[in-house]
Amino acid sequence: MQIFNSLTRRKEELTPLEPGHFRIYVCGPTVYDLFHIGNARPFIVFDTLRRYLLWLGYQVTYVQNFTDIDDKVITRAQAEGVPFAQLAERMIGEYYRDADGLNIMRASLYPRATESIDAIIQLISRLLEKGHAYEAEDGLYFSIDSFPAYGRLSGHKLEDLVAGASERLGDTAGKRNPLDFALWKYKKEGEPFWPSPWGDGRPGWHIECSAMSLENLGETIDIHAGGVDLTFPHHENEIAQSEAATGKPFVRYWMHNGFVNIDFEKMSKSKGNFFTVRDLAARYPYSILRFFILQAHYRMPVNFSDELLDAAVTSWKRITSSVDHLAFVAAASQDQPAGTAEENGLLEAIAACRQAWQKAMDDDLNTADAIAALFDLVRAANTAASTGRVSGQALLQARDSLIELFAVLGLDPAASAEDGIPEEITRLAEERGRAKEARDFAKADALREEIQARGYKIEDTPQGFRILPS
RNA sequence: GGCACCAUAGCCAAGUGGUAAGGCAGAGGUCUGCAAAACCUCUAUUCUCCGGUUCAAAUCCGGAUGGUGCCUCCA
Repeated sequence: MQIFNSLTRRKEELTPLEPGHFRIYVCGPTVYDLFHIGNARPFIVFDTLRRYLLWLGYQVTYVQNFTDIDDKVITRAQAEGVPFAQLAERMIGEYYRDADGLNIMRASLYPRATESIDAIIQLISRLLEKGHAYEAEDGLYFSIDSFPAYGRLSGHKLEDLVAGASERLGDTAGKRNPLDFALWKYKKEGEPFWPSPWGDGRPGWHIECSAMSLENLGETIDIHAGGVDLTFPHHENEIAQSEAATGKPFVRYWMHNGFVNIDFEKMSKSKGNFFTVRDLAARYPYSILRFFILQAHYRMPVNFSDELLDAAVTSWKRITSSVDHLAFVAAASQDQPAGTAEENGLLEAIAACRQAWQKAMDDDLNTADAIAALFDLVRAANTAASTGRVSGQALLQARDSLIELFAVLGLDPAASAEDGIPEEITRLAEERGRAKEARDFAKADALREEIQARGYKIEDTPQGFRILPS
């Protein structure tokens, strides 16, 4: 499988350091609020990567942190008048609710910053010993001048960054370089703090992720992923801290997803142009949100609007109704002979789909192309089903492939299967069927309307009528 | 100002050297008592523009234009 590595800006063959086992770290949410669809993109995309690697037969250790102590958490907790830990705990619960809805697999481990203080302190100590960190007025800082490779990931030249930073930030008391970033912030009045060898305080944002990755996955991991906006400074800083401390490569493949835009502008909390997944889920099924995200390649920016989501609904329905219909026709086609030309055509289409699907997934997780391959199979299967010359077994084979391959994308096209049709509706439908047999179309249509009024619809097929939720 | 990324049909979106996938929307047709669903056909001689390389360019190179992002918390 090829993956675009942000570090080298090239597609590279993806191989694990330890044969058969990938170690992945994904930057998780800062738990001060519900997450929005833009935040959801990396969760969905890298969950899909994980599912694909599992499907390929790899073992995957997948770590996603919760940043549960941070300026935003503190500010929000103060505004709500609750302890920060209480807010964080609540938001972690809310995270799980939406993430589960989006069918994002639970991580192998969810380390929290506040539970990783020891590891953070140890890491800072190592940096101090090696001369990469120093004390300033308000805390401990990382000295970027002590790490010559600084800027490599983001492609920034140090002097450009420094020039920009000096203008904006001016000189911070005791900082050696305006770009030096905080490792440990000394406590301020009214803020939570933890004891450390250097005084009470709390960790900086960047050191958290380094410490949690090193502690839980080891000094060199395979994949570290997140949104493109984390490239600088967050990931750049993580590399500097981690590699300065260990002397080893921190991450082998860096992956960054593109933004979700509104009117071609980045969706973000600070711009206020965001939709939380929670709000969207009230209007669209979670599966539609996931399907929508996966219809675009993960590195491309994607625009977001109700119109596009509506189109995704229609699009997805084409898949689910096909999967649904195939089961129905297959049940009615048990005694069809196998080996017809139509059947062989379908079997070939299944093989072609699986091949095209995997080729797309192998090419830097091209889910858009992978979905296109699945649509091709939908058409072939629908056509095959309508000929009446294909065995139920072959139809189910097509259906199983659709279900299997969509499952790797975290989607279940069989989820909307017809179950729980009320007896009353079935009775009405049967009555309509008899009226239709008797060519009493007025009565048949009246009954169909009544069924529709109750939220179901009737489809007549060569194999008989079907009742579906409308 | 510095550094990146993007530009493909009415809309969304794949495609990185061999003659434009897929979805939505639209038109016509088949099937149906009528519907619905499904299927078939049609809908970009062309990929923002201008040069260049090549037998061959949406794809590579140079330039222009437009848009976005990062450089400050941000997925």
